[in-house]
Amino acid sequence: MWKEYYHASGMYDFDYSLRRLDMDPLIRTNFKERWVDVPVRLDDNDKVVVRVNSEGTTEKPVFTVMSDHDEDQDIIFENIRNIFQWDKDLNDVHQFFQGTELAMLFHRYQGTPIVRDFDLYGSLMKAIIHQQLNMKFAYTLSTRFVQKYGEEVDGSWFYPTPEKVAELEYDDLREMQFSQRKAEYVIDTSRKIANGELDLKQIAKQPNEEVLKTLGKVRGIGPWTVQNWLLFALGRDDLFPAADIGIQNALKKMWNLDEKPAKKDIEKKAEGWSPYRSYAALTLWRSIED
DNA sequence: AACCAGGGAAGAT
DNA sequence: ATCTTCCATGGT
Repeated sequence: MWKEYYHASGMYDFDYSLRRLDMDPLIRTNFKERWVDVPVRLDDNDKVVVRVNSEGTTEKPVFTVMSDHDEDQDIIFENIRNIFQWDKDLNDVHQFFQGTELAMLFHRYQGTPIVRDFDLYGSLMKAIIHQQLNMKFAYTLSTRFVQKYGEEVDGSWFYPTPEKVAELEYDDLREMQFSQRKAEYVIDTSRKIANGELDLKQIAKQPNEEVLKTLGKVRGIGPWTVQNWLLFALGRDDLFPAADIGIQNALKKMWNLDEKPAKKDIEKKAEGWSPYRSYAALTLWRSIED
């Protein structure tokens, strides 16, 4: 068992990230003791569960990372630091939005970090499964999917491998109330990843525009899904999912509109929030979460 | 019961 | 290229 500390240099709302992580029934959190268990898949395919804890929240919290997997401590810690983006200076982000029309929201919701999904492939599957569904049913589906085809280690769930999903039939997912389309999108995409036609690790090195092109060509993956993946799987700073219904509703509320704003107006406005559009999106989502 | 949900493909201009 | 319709399924 090892334990490593990390002192945040500025603000970081860990309690908020816990709440977000807790939305996913597959993720094990504890609010009283302020921790979350993170499933980490190592290169040798070892599956390790890492406990991430925080003392304090928002104002210079101190994080601890613990695991009883005694090898690979440095790799595991780097992984966790990357997932939680602890080295990102959120004070800079906060400063940037002062003087914009989001200043009030950024004041109310300080130190909102991007917390990356735990698995590149799982993140993509989750985005496809969640397309166009209300959150409750969306999580019902992704949870069924992982609990049937993934693997549980010490109470935490690992997404299945693309190789495993590639072997399924569409009817296997239809039984779990996937629509025919969704079953096709999930399995066909997994097959492309399993046979090497799509290399997510390679794609992860490309700039946003290129990722939009390469992933956007895949049937079942549109702009919303790629943007989601760029934001939540890769943790990129400057994505704004204008197609997202939550974003549209948040802007409708902020601007006191009767109808949801047009996508073009949204994109135009969001240009002014570059290079931190992802943080604008997160803070807007936060403004309609209760 | 009608409309919505943290979209996307296929068809029609 | 852009607009419209259909796809599916549960939630409110």
